[in-house]
Amino acid sequence: MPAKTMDSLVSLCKRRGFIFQSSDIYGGLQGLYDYGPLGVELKNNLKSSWWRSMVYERDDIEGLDAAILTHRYVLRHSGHEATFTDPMVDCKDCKSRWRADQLKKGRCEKCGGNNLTEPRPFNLMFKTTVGPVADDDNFAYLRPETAQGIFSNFKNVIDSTSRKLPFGIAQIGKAFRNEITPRNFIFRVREFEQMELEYFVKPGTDDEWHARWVEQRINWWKEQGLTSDNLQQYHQTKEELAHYAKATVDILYRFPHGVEELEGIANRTDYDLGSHSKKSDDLGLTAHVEPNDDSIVKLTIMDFETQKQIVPFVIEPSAGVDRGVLAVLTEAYTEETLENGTQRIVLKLKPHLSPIKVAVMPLARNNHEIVEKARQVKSLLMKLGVGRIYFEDSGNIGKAYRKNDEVGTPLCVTIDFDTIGKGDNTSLSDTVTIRDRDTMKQERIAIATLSEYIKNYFSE
RNA sequence: GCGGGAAUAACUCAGUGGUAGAGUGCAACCUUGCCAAGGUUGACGUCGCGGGUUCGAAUCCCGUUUCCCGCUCCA
Repeated sequence: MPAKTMDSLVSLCKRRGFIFQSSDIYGGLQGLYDYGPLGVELKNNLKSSWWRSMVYERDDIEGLDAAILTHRYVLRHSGHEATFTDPMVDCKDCKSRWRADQLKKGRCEKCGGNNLTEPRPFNLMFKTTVGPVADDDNFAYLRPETAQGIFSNFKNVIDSTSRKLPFGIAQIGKAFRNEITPRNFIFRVREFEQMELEYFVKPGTDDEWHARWVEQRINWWKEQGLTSDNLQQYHQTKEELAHYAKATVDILYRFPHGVEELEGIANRTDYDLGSHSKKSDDLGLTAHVEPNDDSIVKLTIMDFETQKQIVPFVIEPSAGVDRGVLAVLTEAYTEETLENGTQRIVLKLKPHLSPIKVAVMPLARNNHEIVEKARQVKSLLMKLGVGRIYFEDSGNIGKAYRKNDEVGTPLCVTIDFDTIGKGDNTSLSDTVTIRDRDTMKQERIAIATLSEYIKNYFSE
């Protein structure tokens, strides 16, 4: 049972150190959030799971990390300078604001009046000054999507890796959009992170690859713990398509605030590489692109069957990292009533996503021998490299379990009197209990086999 | 940006003009102790911020910031 309300998630995230309002001590800054000690672990885990599935577990994809600050020509020829500037008009009568292109007959949709201001551009791209002097000419944009860094490096990557079609370039990084209305916690924000793949294919095979990537991406989200009940596919209509796309399938998730987009998989055709190429008239493009007198290269690749340079089509699975974190948290958040009537909150995260992998806790924290043994076990597990191992000696054992349930720690290892040979059963010396987060069941195993147990558990 | 609601301790909230509260959490210690256990002690708030009214403002008024809900958007 996923989280019912956004408030319960926001509260947990703040309380346990996942996510904070940015610039909090000065009243906050709209649409910006910071990831705390546990949030950064969760987010990193999600990103590395994506990177592993894209770059490490395939033979046809290379990685990239391009700069955030972007030459204005890149975003001019990508079409963003034109399309990311929505003309807005204000109604002077009822003080509502509208997109100029969406108003019918030049009248206010709300009050019907025609006392409107002139359309004014509202730029969704952030600009900043490059170099010491600020004037109208020496600015750069903060990229509104990571994709353009891939297109502008297309030639560099094929020249340095000798790639042939089909192949992809994967990138994870920050992007910035000056959203009119940031809303719904980390769902729509002004600074966000994307995980984007640009997969280059031969024209004519694009529809097939598009369908294949939709399926693969849905499967990946399921591996992150999202259930099919909460996932949906949506095929965008012609009117909804972005300026670069021939077809787009959205993967939607049932967030606490509603069913909304988690990832978009677009067929961008030969639009982007064509747009960034000089003399694009010669390239036989299917997409309509504007002439480009600024670019110094043709972004083409050799087709060895025909021995011709061609512009490949691009399939783009583009996922929001922050939205992914929100979806995973929503799915994992569970409130349970236990047999004894008490309640607990459990984050049923997949183990590979959990911020803390194992909590090691002394049963009695005022017993030096037990505490010392627990520290040794903690050091032992730390060396496995499975992630964060937490030494948990706050409060009593019940509280420690509940606290770790709430942050999604899959395993708790407890050192007790039997471990140090001072319990009722001396044959249990050098054994510990391992407690499972979801079932709360415990198992007693020897410290000698503990490393192997933990390693196997997290390698699944 | 518009309309509606909200902001008090880390969290959830009470307090409607007269000396800032509760529960939970947190910290220290005790308890032969395994699922928010019991006990003792302790820390934490110029009541989002800035003005105004008043003898006196968490409380009333104005402005502002942020969050939530609708319009809008799309990673």
